Amino acid sequence: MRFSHQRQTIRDIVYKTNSHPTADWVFLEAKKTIPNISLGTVYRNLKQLEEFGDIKTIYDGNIARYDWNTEPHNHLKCKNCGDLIDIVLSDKSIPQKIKKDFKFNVDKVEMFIIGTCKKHAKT
Amino acid sequence: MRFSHQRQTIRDIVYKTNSHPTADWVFLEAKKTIPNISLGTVYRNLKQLEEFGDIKTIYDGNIARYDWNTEPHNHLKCKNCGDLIDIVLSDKSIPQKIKKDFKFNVDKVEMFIIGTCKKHAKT
DNA sequence: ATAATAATAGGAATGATTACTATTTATTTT
DNA sequence: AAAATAAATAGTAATCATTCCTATTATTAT
Repeated sequence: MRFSHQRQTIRDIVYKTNSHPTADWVFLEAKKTIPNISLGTVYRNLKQLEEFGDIKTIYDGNIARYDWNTEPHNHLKCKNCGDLIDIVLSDKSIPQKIKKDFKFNVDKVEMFIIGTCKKHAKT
Repeated sequence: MRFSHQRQTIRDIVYKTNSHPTADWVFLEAKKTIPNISLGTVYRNLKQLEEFGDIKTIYDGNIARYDWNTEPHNHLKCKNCGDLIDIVLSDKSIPQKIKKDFKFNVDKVEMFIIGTCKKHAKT
């Protein structure tokens, strides 16, 4: 993996936000410093950064988002504002229970918790 | 919501499988009895059936799958065969903990557990 | 500095899904 | 039962996210 200005820029953009950006948002940001960067370059690099273990892909419904936080963690999604909030549940009992009950070896637990964040609670 | 042959057929197809089918698979199945059914009809009806509470949509990466089982449950996904296995974890402590720690009201917990099923375990 | 090759820009292609519209079909009214 | 109504359909075009292709450019090793 060579060092390219584009890749460095894309990596920096993902690392500077907590907003779990989409490829398109990263593309728009990258254009601010590299006006003629192409969307394909953004996708290619996001994929490569993920393969390299630098970032993580999360699926929000049917759209990919990218996260600099590669540590195991989960997300709360507010159905009103769409914001994703990082949380760490660190429940090691789930993999154990699943291995025991289903003879299924767990690599990772992807949890999306949908509800209403404190900014949008009715009561 | 009127009764249409197409909708009934689509609903029956989803209800007769445990394979968490995609819209395209439902379309191919539906064509066996309604050869000139259109893909748009399949999508429209799957969406309506979901709104009506008859079926549930689950997102597998960036593809939508449909499930007749509308009860709260989770899925194990084998990274080798891609099969989705239904499980019920029924952990009521997660919503409570999240409400307490983050003042976030939980509607549902969508869990995708990725790993290797017993058919594909190495050891 | 040159050669080798990884990475890029730009655009075409793909795959999933939604939107549009004239026509058909199921239900309601007469 | 026939006519009026409104929902649903088939077929197709359009959209959106993502990937693929290729000639050119940029990075790294010699």
